[in-house]
Amino acid sequence: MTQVKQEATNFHRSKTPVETSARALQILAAADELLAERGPDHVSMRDIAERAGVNKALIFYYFGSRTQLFEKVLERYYRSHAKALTTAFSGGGSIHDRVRRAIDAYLDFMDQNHLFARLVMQEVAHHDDGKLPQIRANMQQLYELMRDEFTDLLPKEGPMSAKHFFVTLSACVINYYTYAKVLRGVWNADPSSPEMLRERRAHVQWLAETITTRLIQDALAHRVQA
Amino acid sequence: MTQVKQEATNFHRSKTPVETSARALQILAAADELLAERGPDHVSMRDIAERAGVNKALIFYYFGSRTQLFEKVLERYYRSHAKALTTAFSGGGSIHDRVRRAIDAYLDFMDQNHLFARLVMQEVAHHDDGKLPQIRANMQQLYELMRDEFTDLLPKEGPMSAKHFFVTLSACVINYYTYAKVLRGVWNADPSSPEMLRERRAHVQWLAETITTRLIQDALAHRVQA
DNA sequence: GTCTATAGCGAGATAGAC
DNA sequence: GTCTATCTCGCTATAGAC
Repeated sequence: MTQVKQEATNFHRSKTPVETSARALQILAAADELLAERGPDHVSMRDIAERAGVNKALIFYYFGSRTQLFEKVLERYYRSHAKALTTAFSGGGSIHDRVRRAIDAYLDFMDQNHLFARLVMQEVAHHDDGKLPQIRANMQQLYELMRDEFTDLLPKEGPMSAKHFFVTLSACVINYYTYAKVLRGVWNADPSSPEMLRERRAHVQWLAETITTRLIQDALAHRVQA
Repeated sequence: MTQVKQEATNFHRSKTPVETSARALQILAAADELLAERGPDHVSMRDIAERAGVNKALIFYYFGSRTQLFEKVLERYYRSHAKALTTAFSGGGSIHDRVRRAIDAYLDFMDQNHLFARLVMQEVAHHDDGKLPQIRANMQQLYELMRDEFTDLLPKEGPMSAKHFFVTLSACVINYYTYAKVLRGVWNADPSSPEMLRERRAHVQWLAETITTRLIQDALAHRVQA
């Protein structure tokens, strides 16, 4: 948005110490919390320093710049997100079982990382175009996992292709979390409460099962025709 | 059509002049474009002034502050959004017809207001808590429209309640547009192209029809049991 | 109504003592 | 490694000429 000074050379990278020092981790944790609470554009380095209980200058010492710090935070999330999902998608069983397991894992991850949904949404929503590759890589991986899961059930192109089911299902999962704060006032219930989270899970599972069933029916009907 | 409601009671001590001057409209248009392109936190008053071809100070003359200007822009969107949807939801026909019509209208609106999805997502994602009431009012209206549409088909509570279908369907519509820029690199197709937009529409309509059909089946089965 | 000029603040980032 | 002090910049907002 404003000053894009340094970073022309990777001069800083060599200077940056190991990111696993105690102080560096405090900073990361504070940045993590604040980013998720307020979004990248409403968090200053001063805020982070205060919450981490360290000096502002130390952030620059460890991470070089605001941008690089925020990238590190996202990176951590993306790594654990990817890990949670690859394990969920592995393993056999019927298509129903595999889908159910994958969705459970996706929802588990969201429940355990309440902040992730909003964080990613914010990134996607503004896409500085600088962060875009990182976001894209993460989404691509998830897309390919899902596509391969449904590979024998779906056409490669058209309205029934994996492309669309990917958007549809991920939207149903992620938007519940991003909308939560708004919905709290609209419904007469708290969307983040354990009961409502269970309810939402039941809904999404019902949806996935309904879709899968219908797809199987259609596939059979088509095979009979041919 | 765009008949402005008489601000009968100007008890708001707004020294702001009428917002319908030519210059004021130029400013609104520029703000609109830039907000959607970059998001509220990456747009300065200088940017807006330049694009509108007016002086920066004039913005403050007409709108008082940055915040108030941005509120005006959102307000316009919310009004036209609400209008588009209320007309779409009115009218009779079978449940299938009514749902199909509502979704078409929702997608039409998104196609004609490419920027809206990102704008709202950004607002939802950070929720300054100041803008929250405005966002909430808009969402509430849409929710109630959909709830009333399905009122005889859905239970009032639980995983099959209108609450969840509202999140599910609105997510499927809106997320396609918010994700578009990211997906452009993941797929081998442009999500914003007319062909892909048509494809997406077909997908969402298929989904809605599949859901509705299943709900009707379940309702019948339940009635038989009882 | 529309402009120029500028006040005043808070941000990211750096220098250098310890 | 960690701090204090400070520099520079862009931003919102206002004062005041025309």
